Amino acid sequence: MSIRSAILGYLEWRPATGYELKKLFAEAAPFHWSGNNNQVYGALLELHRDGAVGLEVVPQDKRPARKVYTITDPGRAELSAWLREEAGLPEIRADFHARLAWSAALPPPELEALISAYEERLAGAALILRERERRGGDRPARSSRERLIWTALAENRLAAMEHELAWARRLRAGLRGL
Amino acid sequence: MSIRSAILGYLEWRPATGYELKKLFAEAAPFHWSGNNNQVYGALLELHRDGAVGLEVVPQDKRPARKVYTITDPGRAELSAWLREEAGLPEIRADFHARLAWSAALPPPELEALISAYEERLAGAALILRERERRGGDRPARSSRERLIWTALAENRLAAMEHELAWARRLRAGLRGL
DNA sequence: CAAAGCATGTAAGCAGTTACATGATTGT
DNA sequence: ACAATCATGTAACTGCTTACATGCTTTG
Repeated sequence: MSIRSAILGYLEWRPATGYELKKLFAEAAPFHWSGNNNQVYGALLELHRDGAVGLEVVPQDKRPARKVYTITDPGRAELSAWLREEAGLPEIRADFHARLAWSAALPPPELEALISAYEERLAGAALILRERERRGGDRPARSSRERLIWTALAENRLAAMEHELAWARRLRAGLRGL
Repeated sequence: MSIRSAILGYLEWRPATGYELKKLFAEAAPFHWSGNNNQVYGALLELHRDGAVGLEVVPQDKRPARKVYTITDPGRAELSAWLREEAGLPEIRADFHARLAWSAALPPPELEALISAYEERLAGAALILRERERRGGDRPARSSRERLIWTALAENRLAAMEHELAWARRLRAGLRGL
């Protein structure tokens, strides 16, 4: 579970509950995880069992108690080791590409419509990202380096989408030109 | 199993054995699957059970018999439905980004070294892709449309890598400039 | 003589997803 | 009145991965 390490990173920034973590993973630029409950709550249990995080239970009335997790020294050591791991190449899973590969036999107008629809979804997603970025959001900024990194990560994601969009448009134009 | 549909796409191009399919998935641009045995052979069994592919066993001496799979009409129908499915957005899983997000506290030279190493791996992978593309390889080209699509897909993958590389370089320069 | 390629398959497991389950509070 | 937010968790499942198992042939 590699979300495990990312959780440690967050907790090194500040203590948090499972709920907060899952929002981070679902929303923040650099994380590809959906932030589903099973993974986050499961990983926290495991981290706690392993002594990588501490736990304070804060009772609330009319709501489940908040379980606030904090990183421990062993947790920091694990995080530090993870940060230095060799980086793998980015993996891009674009279902649409797999489909395109076998789509040449579709009627031309239909293929064009499929690509157009893809462009629209990309444009929509880019808009949402840009808006989210504009509003800033709650992200770590403990130093100018950290600010720079998070800004770069957000830009990266947006640029990737825009490149994909431009590519799809060129492809559609190219197909029409045949 | 969505590799299932991609297999149908290949078989609609030409009959093939599991071994050939697994090579395609491991090597060809538009497919993100590793082409591991379990998935390919498993999917073929399933497709055969479902009547989406036919099977001809060609005995060989001194080697296991080749099991040559062919697409059937129900298989073609399934493929056609898949091609028209709504395209999801590309998912990018870049472990390195997740690590970067929490790396601001690393000693600057170490962070720089990590980014450099990432750049080198990207450059290496791009070189391999470019070389593979130059040599052409065995890909479908039943029409100018199909040729165009496969070329575009290969370009897309290469461009994505080069954008990532350029981004990493800019980031490293930016960090140094602080 | 070793490595890569051809050719099939199985076993075990990890990571991640959606959906289920509960229930009060706040905002539209 | 309905949806979203806060807050915990569980169940069932899919997709994908590495490693194991076998064994001959071709290439370097």
